[in-house]
Amino acid sequence: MFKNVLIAEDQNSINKGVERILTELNILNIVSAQYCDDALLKVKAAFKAGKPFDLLITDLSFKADHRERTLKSGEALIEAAQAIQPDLKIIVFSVEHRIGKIKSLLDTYKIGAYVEKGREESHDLKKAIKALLEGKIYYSYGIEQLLRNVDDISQTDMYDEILLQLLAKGLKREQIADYFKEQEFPARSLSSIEKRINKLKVLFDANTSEQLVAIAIDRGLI
Amino acid sequence: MFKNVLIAEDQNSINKGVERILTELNILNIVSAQYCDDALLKVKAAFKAGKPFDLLITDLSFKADHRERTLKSGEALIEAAQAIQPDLKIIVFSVEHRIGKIKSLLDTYKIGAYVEKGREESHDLKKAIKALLEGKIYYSYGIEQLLRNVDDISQTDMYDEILLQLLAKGLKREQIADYFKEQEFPARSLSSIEKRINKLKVLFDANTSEQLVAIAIDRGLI
DNA sequence: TAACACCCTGAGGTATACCGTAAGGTATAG
DNA sequence: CTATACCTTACGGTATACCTCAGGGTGTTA
Repeated sequence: MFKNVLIAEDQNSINKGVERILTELNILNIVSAQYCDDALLKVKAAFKAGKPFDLLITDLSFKADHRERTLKSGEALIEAAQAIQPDLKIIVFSVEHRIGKIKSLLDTYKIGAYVEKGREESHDLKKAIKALLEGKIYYSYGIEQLLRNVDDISQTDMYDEILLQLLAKGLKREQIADYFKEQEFPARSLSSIEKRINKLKVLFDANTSEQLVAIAIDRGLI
Repeated sequence: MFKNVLIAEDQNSINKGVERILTELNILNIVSAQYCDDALLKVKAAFKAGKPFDLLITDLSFKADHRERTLKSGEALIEAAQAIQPDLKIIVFSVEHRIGKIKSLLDTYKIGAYVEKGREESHDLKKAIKALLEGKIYYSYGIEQLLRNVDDISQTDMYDEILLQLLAKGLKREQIADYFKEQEFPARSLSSIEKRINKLKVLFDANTSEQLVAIAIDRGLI
């Protein structure tokens, strides 16, 4: 079992709840931090003292308050912590359900497990820890399925996804056409893009392109 | 001290965290529910059994999953619970920080305390419970201040909030103008609405209204 | 009261998005 | 090869969004 575990999570009661779960797994040394910066300091200190953490459980989003912050998100913390201690195992514990975000997170960093906050979280967290001990990677149910689909998405679905992303990023129709021309996409003309946006609006039952973007975000497509 | 307390909260670890806080206050009978419908059933049962709850601590948003739901939000639960047991004290415990939403919540229902989830939540929760025992109303720090200003805010910031919501709901500029005319808002003309959207685009550094909606969602303004 | 700043509004023009149509291109089946 | 279906693209028209300007109202200050 893991010996030294660090929890980075700004919400107090979640902190306590996770601590309790870890206690049930007979983990003895549990440390909590409410700020990313504090968490990083603790990683550093433990590493230098020769008693490094072997697991970091971290949220992704941390609220801003009066304190100055260097690290503002779980991603930043993960990056900084792995720079110090590359073998540190990491469980991301977040409400984030947008599969695109999760996918790029997993592609960018070496994440041991992704556990979605929700009704099954304590169950999931325990399963994640056990999987990690066996050298496996763990994803919450649902996430795993979504990730499997992300890989098969054909170019056509990718097209729509990118299109929606570019819309959400503030590109105008003509700029999107230019971008698609650079990338040598099929259907790169302004006319085709207009048609595609139109189809998406029908598909998602959106009246305006603003609503289309809102729906796409809501469904986790972006 | 309260004797029978019901916690309605879908997130497992928060549930456990809150339970621990209540235990520290020597509250003996603590019951948890992960679904609003379950919470309501428990309120009913306890009331009929002559051992009603004297405090309900509830979240506002509950995730959808495979289960059918009648009550889908904390608001719905509050309404249903107070219909059964009007004297039931209620603490709302939520991440909601949009002051407009909170204000309308407090205006609509008889809420004993509003505690915002965050770093200070366990401290706040304890203070809220003590205040309630003394017959006072409690709001988290920050919320209280915001509420004091809300009457000024409600006509300025609320305006932007609603504007963004209507955009995300797929209304066109002219339809938004019509809506504002019905509601007798200030700045209800098409021209004013265009100006306001423009200001928001500058403020949020958005190139298009699609991006504006995306940013607003991302920041939790909608 | 007069001067000023500020906000709301309407009018008119330009840019962009939206929509329909038709021409050409490619792949498939017969 | 031919016919057909489907996709891509260009073009032109309409609707909507975007922008600028100016008039008029209100409140503040001198």
